[in-house]
Amino acid sequence: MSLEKIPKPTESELEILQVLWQHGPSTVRLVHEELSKNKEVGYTTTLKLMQIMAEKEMLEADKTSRSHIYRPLLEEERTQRQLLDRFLDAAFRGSASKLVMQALGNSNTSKAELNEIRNLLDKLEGGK
Amino acid sequence: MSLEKIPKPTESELEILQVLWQHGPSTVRLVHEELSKNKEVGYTTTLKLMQIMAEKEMLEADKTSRSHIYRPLLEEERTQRQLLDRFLDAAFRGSASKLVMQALGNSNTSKAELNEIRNLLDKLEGGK
DNA sequence: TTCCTTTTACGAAAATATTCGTATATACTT
DNA sequence: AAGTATATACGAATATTTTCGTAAAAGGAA
Repeated sequence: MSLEKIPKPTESELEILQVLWQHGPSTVRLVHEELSKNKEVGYTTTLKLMQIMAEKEMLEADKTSRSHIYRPLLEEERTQRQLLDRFLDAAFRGSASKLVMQALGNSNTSKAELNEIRNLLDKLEGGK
Repeated sequence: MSLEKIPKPTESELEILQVLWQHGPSTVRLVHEELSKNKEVGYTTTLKLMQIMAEKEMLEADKTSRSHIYRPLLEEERTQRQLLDRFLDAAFRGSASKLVMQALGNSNTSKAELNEIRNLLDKLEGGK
């Protein structure tokens, strides 16, 4: 059984992780500019958040150059799975099918994606 | 376009909503006992939370008898959909298919449920 | 009635999360 | 070098969420 603590990024922290997952290791400046596309936020606010995340060991800073470069220490898929597990319990009382139905019903999922999902269904049912 | 504000229940508030959705209109006592199955919490804490939720118009209290009876003013499915939309953006950058794949991959979904999902897929692809 | 239990009312402490001002350091430009 | 721009460090204010102590009210039991 795993002894490591499961990290629980806050909403703001998750926004930062998303930028880093999408762009790879980045400066505060870049992260801040990405966040600014979606909302008003001060530069030092972003900086502070990222420093806190580094303390919590969600990020690691490379301080060799003046502009520190941060990279995520949490893996995207693993973290998403953990968040999903919690969300599933909290919002859908654990019913994955209800969640899936809602997710598919409400979003514009492409034909290719729908096929991917169908393949997964085949695999799941086949492997019984 | 809708002018009503989209309510954002906190984690604790959502726990209470789940009890009420599952059990129907209930006293603080009942809600508190349900919550206590999962975690340590004081009775007045639950009471206070429910009173706050009533102020926010997430719940309504029937005060005719001494033990007030609270009922949810938020609909379960509607609320779940709103939470899901937010979660999808925050955790999966909007990719419904990634979320669905994770959800199906990790949970024990029954054959019946898988079939339900497959039917939905058929409908979605058919209706193009 | 008196005592005991349960409930709500109220206020505020405690914990957590978010924001940013100010100071200082570092590098670049002229 | 002097001036300007950009970076980090630090501390603290603000906002939000969660928690619960204490008191008063209501009801039931003896």
